[in-house]
Amino acid sequence: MRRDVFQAIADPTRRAIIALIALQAMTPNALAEHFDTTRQAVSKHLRILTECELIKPEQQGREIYYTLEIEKMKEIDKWLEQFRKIWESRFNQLDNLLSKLKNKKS
Amino acid sequence: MRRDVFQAIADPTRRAIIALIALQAMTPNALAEHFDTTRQAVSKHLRILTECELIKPEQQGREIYYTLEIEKMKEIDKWLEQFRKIWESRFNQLDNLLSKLKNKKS
DNA sequence: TATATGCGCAACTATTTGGTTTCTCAAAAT
DNA sequence: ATTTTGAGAAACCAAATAGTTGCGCATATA
Repeated sequence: MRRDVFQAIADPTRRAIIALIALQAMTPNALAEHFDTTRQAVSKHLRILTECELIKPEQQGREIYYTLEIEKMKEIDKWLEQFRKIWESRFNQLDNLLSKLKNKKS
Repeated sequence: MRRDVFQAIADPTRRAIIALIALQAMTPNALAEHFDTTRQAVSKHLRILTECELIKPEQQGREIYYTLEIEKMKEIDKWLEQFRKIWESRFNQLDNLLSKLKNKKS
């Protein structure tokens, strides 16, 4: 069973869960209220997110609060790095072009 | 059929294809040589990537060169933005803490 | 003109996925 | 002590996915 960050964020519900938990730790029931599904479905998503260590369960009495492991999110950022280099260099090229046009005019 | 950028990058082969194409436009056959699958399998991935507009086909005789639509990659970056804010603020908190410790010493 | 090549498309298969329902267990509330 | 509540686990199902093989259609090459 593949289980990595990219696979985890592929599902829109899971992305929404991550966004909610980023603001504050939440229980499965509290999360489920935000979606049009059952708690069990949310629970399954939480299991997947936990397995790839994007979130962490914290037992508190009979409730379980899930918190975001923000460090793990950086893995996505790290992968994007190689492309960021490209779009930044393209921006610079455009920038250079604009300067040249400007110089021509003046 | 769900078809968005996040779903597209969920597959490791597709991520590899994107990385290869980012360096230079490539044909399906050229790409397939890099993987342990058939051209048809790669072709299917290319279709998915094309559908969500991450890549663009450019016919050249009987060959089709696929180029990366780098702009689309920014969508992922945009989504990460909300979390970047969080990890940057946490970094600042750590930064502040370190300054305080430093001040205490001196 | 005949053949080879590059490629997308369709049909089929096995596996994975997202969801549901049902069950059990432990912690709170009555 | 009994009932309610929060939550994970298991069994099941429909849909989606990743891959395969076989096909047809162009564009090159002989």
